[in-house]
Amino acid sequence: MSSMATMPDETAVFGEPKYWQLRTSLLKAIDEDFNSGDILPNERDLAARFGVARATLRHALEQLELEGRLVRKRGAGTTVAGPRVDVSLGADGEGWPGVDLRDREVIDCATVPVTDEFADTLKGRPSALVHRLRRRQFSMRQVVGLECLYVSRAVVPSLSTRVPNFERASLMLRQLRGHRLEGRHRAVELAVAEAEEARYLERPPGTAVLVVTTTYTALGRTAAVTVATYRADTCRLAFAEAGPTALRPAS
Amino acid sequence: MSSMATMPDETAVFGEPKYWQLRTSLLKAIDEDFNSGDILPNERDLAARFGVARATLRHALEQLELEGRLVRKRGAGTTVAGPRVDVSLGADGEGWPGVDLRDREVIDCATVPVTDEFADTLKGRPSALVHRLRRRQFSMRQVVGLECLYVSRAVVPSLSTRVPNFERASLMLRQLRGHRLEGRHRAVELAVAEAEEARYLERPPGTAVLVVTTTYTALGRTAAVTVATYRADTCRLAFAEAGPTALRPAS
DNA sequence: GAGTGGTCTAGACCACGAG
DNA sequence: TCGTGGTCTAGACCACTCA
Repeated sequence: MSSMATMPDETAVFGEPKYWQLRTSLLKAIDEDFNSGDILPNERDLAARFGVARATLRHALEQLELEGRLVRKRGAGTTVAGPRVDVSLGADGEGWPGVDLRDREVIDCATVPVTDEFADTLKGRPSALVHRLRRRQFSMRQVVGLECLYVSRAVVPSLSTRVPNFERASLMLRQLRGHRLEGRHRAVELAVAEAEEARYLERPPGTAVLVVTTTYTALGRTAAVTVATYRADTCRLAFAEAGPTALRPAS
Repeated sequence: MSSMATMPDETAVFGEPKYWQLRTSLLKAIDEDFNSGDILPNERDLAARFGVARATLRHALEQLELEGRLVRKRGAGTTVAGPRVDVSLGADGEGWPGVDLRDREVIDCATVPVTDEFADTLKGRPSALVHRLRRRQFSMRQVVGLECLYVSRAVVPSLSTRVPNFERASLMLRQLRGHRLEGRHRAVELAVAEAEEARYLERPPGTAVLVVTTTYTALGRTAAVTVATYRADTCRLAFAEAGPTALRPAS
């Protein structure tokens, strides 16, 4: 738990930057001498031990944090991260979203003006209204993602008001499921969390996140869009695919 | 193209770090005053213009590069990135990989010892052999990803030798397609490119990449695994899903 | 060779968490 | 209150690209 080599690693490649060699050394140490949850020595000590400036050591730590191997907390310390959490996508009824309410916490559910980015896909004019349901997603009692579902008023005309958020959300989802789903499209890309998003994910702004954008087609139009944001350092997105019958046999 | 605000942004939130406010200012400038391919002023000028140390400015630029909004090249300069490239996954025959040979360049195809990470999934003992096909993937004449396909010898006993790489690969894929595909599983996660990987992607080590791991089941066992690595800054992974008939209608 | 981004240093101060 | 990681500075030198 505490050895942590200090001498220049024999695997060190000259010509590679110091912070990268350092990352390699640390990675090896993490794998061999540490377990999930173990606390690393503080940055000043580590830097001294490796004979580099603190900034250089930090550069190495930043890489390892991006890779999800370390968790750093201001005021607390740096710990070794556990294995990635599998987040299952596509298993929720193989269709409309939100059928599975386990591990999901409703943040709010309201009718709001469309944001520019969805004005086109939801075929709404700017200033048009859509329903928005925001939920936080958990896995193993840990926050892993933030899910934002936009629903066109063409498929769900109005929301019941005067009821709690959770109930309003349930009613909306029920109406959604009443329609026949005609198509679905998914895209995954990397982004960074802005301030508000970051707060919900309990991370600082600028944290790398995986954004899954799903568009749902019904009644011959784009009926709904969900934008789900997952912590890139702790999550693996698992796409449970259809069984054998849905797969085309060898042609 | 050249105005680029210098005064403290009125949207600046005190309490937010300088580099983050800077990122916001730069992002606004990129969106409003620049086009794809435009060259930004150099780092020293920019830092002076905003009245911050170069390191602080660089911190902001690093964020924007991670987001895929900027492209920085040593010795050359910093340019505004174009829109993300859509990489289509799941459209290749809805089954076995590599049916679509467009925009793919064979790097090599050989029988090699299994690496530890796949010894278990491919059910091979350490020191067992598997076939490995490595290909580079292009889109719009740009390198977007590196694809590594491992095939168990249980489904493809042996590779024809004494033929060029490309032909050997074709023959292997043909044999693969001869089997009935019984299942497929996909996972997406964030990683960073190591040295060799980075070279293939024409990026420096430490670059953020999206890794798509797909396992194929045939003959009641894991028959093949592909590990595809895509540049996280320039790619959006698009999952073309099955048409209406495969989607379960409203329950 | 001039100019660019990349690396590294040695310091300082700040914001937060835990005891 | 003290120790942690987070931010910021002002310099230096290096590696690369391009004219």
